[in-house]
Amino acid sequence: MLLVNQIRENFDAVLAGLQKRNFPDATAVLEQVIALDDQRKSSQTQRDQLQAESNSISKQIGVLMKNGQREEAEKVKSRTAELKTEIKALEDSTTQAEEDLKALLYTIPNIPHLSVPAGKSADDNEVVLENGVIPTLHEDKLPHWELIKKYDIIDFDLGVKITGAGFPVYKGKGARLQRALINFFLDEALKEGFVEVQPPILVNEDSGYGTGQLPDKEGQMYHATADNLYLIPTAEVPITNLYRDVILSEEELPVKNVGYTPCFRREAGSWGAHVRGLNRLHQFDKVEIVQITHPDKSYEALEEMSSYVQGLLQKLELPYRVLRLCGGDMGFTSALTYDMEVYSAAQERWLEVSSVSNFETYQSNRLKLRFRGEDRKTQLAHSLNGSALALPRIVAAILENNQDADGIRMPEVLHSYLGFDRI
RNA sequence: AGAGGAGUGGCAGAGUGGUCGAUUGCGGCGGUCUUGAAAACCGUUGUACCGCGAGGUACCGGGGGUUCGAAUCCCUCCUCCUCUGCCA
Repeated sequence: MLLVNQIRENFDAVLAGLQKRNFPDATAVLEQVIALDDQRKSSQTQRDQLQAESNSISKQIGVLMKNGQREEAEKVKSRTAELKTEIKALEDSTTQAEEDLKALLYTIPNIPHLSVPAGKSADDNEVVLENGVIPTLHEDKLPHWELIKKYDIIDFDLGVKITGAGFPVYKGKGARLQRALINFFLDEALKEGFVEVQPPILVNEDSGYGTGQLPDKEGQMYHATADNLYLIPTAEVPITNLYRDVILSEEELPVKNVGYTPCFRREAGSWGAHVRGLNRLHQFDKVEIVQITHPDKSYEALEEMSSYVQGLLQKLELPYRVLRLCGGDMGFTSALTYDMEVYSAAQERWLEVSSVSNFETYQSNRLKLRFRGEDRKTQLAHSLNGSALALPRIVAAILENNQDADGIRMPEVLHSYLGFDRI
């Protein structure tokens, strides 16, 4: 969430940022934040004063009791009753103001970076670059949902039987392709200096709030109600939360982690014509990279992560483009997001396979993720993450783009991981 | 899952109702000494909120309660350890 001081000190800039996101009633909301914060401060200050008085009376009583002056002590005591009720009332209003403030801040998205283009929807995203050659396929080209049947490598009907729609079963070379991609992605990240972690894939409520999935995206996560745990929609949640309530030393920055996890998304209401096959699933595999950096270095890190992901796509020989998301299409918690899309040559459309974002202090403020600077003072770190990469659409593009009359060619880099070179 | 025990500052470990944000040791930082280092000695060393500042307030696993006053007593939840049971 945003910092109140950030809003106070840069009111106009924050306002402009929210407007770029088409955030409604921005002025009124920001003014209310300040009003609630003022309210919080004033009732807390009053409370603290009364508490100080009460504390000093208690000390007096302590001294009197020690000296055996019981009657004196009783006299002093009589003053405390009203203090007590006043303190309680002020405490309640402080808590109330705090909660209201927090609830309101949770509804305010991050402020976009200056380079983020204005815009309302995906149509307004800026294409930063395109790379690679879009293959020309033969007449009988098939979309991946046909190819997987033809070669019997992914079975949606079996998934329906044992779980439901959107939970495919990978079989034979299909399963091995999954495993190869995961290993390839992890190994590449290790070479890049990322430290591998294997986090839990169920997380508690605090973690959900920490990275911003809660409260605004509650419906997107599967919820194990008996234990009040959530199935992760992305490894970002457990990995970034590793650093919740942590004060790092400046030398530890940047923190670079990579993790493979399955991801679970309910995707309620989003099924339609464009989501056939592997395009959108309830369960999928993803390798995620996370960085925690010094505030001065986060945009450098973002560019580095963007080129790293592009490198993966180049190695997989996939044509791709990079988009700078516009204010209207960017995720709630992000300040700047690059989306990487690969071209799926049978569907003849671009598929998003990675999203690389800088959250600046938006997450670290919720997470209380700080570092100690040279002046020994703590300050919020910046957090970033990106998919490197999400598997299903990569698989879809590999299958479609490399098909020929006799089968499907596998990208060179995967051969040693796969143990075969064609499907 | 059942029985018992325990959760205190970076770590170790005191403190069982009163001036305790908390003895002490280790570690960290600064200094004296030294050609340099070690040792020794001296000092310093949590986080957050409010305040220009002086200073005030909160925090001893989380939450609630008793009391003028809680690290200390009570309730509850969580976590860890030991024993028993079950199990990949």
